[in-house]
Amino acid sequence: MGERILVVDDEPQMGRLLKTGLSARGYEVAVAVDGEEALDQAVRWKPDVIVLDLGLPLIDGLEVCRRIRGWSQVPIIVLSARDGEQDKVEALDLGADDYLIKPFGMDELLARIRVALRHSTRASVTEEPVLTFGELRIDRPRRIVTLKGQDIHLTPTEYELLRLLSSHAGKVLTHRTILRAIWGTSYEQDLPTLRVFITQLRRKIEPDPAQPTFILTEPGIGYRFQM
Amino acid sequence: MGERILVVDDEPQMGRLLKTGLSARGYEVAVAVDGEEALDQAVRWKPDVIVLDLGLPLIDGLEVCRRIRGWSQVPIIVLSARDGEQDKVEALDLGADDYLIKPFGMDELLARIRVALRHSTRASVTEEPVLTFGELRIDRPRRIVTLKGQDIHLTPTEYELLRLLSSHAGKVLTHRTILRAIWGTSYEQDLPTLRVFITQLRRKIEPDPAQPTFILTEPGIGYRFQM
DNA sequence: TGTTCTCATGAACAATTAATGAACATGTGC
DNA sequence: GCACATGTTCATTAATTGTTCATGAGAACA
Repeated sequence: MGERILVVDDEPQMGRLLKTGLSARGYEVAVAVDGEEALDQAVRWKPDVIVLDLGLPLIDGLEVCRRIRGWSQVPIIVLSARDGEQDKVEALDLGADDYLIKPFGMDELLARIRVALRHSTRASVTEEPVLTFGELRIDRPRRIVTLKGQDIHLTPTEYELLRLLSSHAGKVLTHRTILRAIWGTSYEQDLPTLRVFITQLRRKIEPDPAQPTFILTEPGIGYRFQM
Repeated sequence: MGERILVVDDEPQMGRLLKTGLSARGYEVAVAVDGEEALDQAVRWKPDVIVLDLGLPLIDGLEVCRRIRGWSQVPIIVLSARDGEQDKVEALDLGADDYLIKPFGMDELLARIRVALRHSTRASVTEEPVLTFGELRIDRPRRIVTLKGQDIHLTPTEYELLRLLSSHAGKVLTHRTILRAIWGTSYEQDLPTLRVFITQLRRKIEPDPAQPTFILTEPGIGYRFQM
């Protein structure tokens, strides 16, 4: 089935022209003639691309762009008669993905629509690097650690320490390496501090802190995170 | 620190110009003068965006574009002196993400680079237009917030802040991320301002602002909207 | 042009949270 | 049992965060 394209233009002639041209290429096309209708259609019809003329009555085209960006990442291709550099910069920074100056060629618009569609299919494949060790989950993009599904609150230092150890799971990290990585070179002798934080971390993430299963001690050397 | 931009241009003058302009904005810039070098740098240096001039010796610019697309999705912005529609269509269909005609304005190029970077860092956002969290309702297309059915008046900044946090519900957003998203890069150090707005928002949407249930503090990191 | 209003900003201070360092406890190998 | 390394607890200090309020910029209005 063809992808959905919402055309927003107040001039009926232009709307018809675009609708015809795009439909002929197999896209499903809807036309909105003002900002209110555009927002409404964007919510209800969920287009895959929006082609937005800036010269709108009622709500300004840029405002439409900003509002849609408040809740949706749908690609927006702006059409405008104004070719000033600042106009382009403003629209692009407000969330538009592309800016075409009228008059434009239909083939170019079609090519730019293909680029936009290519982007959205790509984005949906995004995966997140979440580390899982049994019941322990370290969601680095969200900076959230859970144990058995329960959120665990870690202080910044505790989190950094866990992140360092878990991202080198299986390897022994020496005291010195850890101290330098987290507190900097000037602290690299401060073993007592490291011990305090290891204790606190274990208390928070180990089922039985006295019998650690995640953070293992390598006597005389450092610590190792169990894979 | 700054994102990496690979500039591919055989004219030394143009290369220098771009390097200067982009470096001034805080980007890390490398320049390649032919196709071979461009491919090499793309593999080894892993740039975040490639700015590619089409008029290259040895390997044609379009060929560089095609080859990079064989293994990478890095955004490619093409620069060209040719403004024929078919030239644009060809480049865009070969994998280019944007096409600028020389001469172009530096501000426009910078804006289009920001668009490209936005695409690659695009975080997953709830695409549900209206968000509901218990008694709290956030109608993003209409920009209306209600608590227990009652309209809540939010200033523009307060609304943007609430929208940003709630659109990433469950995820921790760092102070820096929030400040950049709402006030722009130049404010990214201005924590006091952010605190004031967090306080005001809590006063308006939290049943008990001293015991927040929606906007949670992640000390040392940022804030998180409770899912 | 002045008046009123809203909102953003920055300073001052209070409240909260985290880091630090010392003291003491535990365990392990000899 | 004796060193030595490691673990734990806790009070103190430092840093971060929350709150209030005065100021001033800018918009809306007559």
